[in-house]
Amino acid sequence: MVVWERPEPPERPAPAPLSRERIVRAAIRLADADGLDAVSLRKVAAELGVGPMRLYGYIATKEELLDLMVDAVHAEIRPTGDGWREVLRSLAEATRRAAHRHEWLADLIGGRPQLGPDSLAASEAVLAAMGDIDLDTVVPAVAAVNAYVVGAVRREIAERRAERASGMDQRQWQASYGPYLRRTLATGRFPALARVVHDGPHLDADETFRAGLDFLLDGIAARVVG
Amino acid sequence: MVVWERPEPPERPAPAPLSRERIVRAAIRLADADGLDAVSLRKVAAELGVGPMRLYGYIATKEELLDLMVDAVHAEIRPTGDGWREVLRSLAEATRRAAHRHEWLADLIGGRPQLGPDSLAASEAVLAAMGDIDLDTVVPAVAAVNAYVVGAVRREIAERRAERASGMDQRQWQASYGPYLRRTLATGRFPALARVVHDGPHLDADETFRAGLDFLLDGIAARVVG
DNA sequence: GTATCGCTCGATACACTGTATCGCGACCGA
DNA sequence: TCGGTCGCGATACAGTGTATCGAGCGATAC
Repeated sequence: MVVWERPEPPERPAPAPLSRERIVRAAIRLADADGLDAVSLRKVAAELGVGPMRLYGYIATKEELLDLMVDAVHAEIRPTGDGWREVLRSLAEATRRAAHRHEWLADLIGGRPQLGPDSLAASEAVLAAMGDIDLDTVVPAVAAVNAYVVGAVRREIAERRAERASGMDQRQWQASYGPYLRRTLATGRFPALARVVHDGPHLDADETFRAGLDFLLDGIAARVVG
Repeated sequence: MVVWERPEPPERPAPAPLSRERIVRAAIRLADADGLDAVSLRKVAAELGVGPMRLYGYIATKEELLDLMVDAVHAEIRPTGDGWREVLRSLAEATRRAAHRHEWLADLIGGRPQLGPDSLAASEAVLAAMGDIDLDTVVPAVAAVNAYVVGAVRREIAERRAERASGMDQRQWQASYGPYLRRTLATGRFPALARVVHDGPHLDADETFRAGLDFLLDGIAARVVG
């Protein structure tokens, strides 16, 4: 069969240039838009105009992709300010803001050791800015702030999602914790809880976060003095 | 065809009696043994000698099953002791112990609002034991302790898993993370971090948890007094 | 005593997941 | 120009959550 009647080989699209960075950015785009469940290797690959198996040249496992995503977000987290207290506070708030930009971060953060370069760089920046406080205080202080932030952010995002799902605005949600909770509290089985919901303070997310953070920083301050 | 040569109807096993509690216990058994990934509706159903779709009479969604699992564990979490400080400390440590018994809890805790009866009962017990401190302090204090515990427990379990992976498969650990960290710190790009790793305190998990918790409780104490 | 209704259960099906395998085509060194 | 190597992606597989639906039972109505 001569060339002219032989079909051309199937149009082979120039292989899209790929890199871990490109892959991670695509994954983050998907997660930002539709949540972590929307991140599948097939969808990430499709986003890049590429077959799914192609990704395995850059990552060994989907878990590794998630690690890379978390590390990439840590590039956005840098402490600012002078003095250990401002440094720790800015660390906490930068992390929280990152979780607001990338809600899926709440699902992953704290869930595995963070040893990527951007995470290490964030830790480095914090430690370097902590001044001359002795390490015996610095290490547990930074660890405690990080732990607090992880838990606070997870709860905040979880509540935000629940609110969004229920279609209630924040005040309704906080006032009643939903009709279910109202009915449950009305049973009288949880009197102390009912009193808190009824008479307690109605803090918004910012206030709650800062109140807890201030407790922690105050407690650290008591050890730092010297 | 007469009776004797007509086959009996197929042996129909008596349907296993089911309940949410039984389902949740089976799921927890699986998760305790093999981690959260081992909890699939098919496996839970098999554990109970039942078809997978049977479970949908008791739960609407797998997420609901996970919610039930978390709530069930909260039945093990009750504060003890006298005075707000002991109450909060025992709450934190009871939660941590629960996560030690059920490592998968670290994957779920804080990830969604906990409004089940056992979770509410735990909150009720805490609030009821907090004494006469004004609600403006109690509410953020309890919230802060819970946030800290969530983050601290997640990190601790994450580290424990990494350690165990290194213990069970030492070659893999030696081939990857250990030397990776050493090499990375040796680059000199993270001097403050390297100094901490080299000269810093080496706290074990108990000490780290308690150090952070003490910071937080100290900070709360400052507001409680006045 | 018999016909019928409704409901419960599980088999089947579907779309989708992460990943192993493998053959084809393109490039590179000789 | 050939042969080997290698990277790519099509295909495959086991497993997932869940929708659908038919069969069989028990209870109900005559």
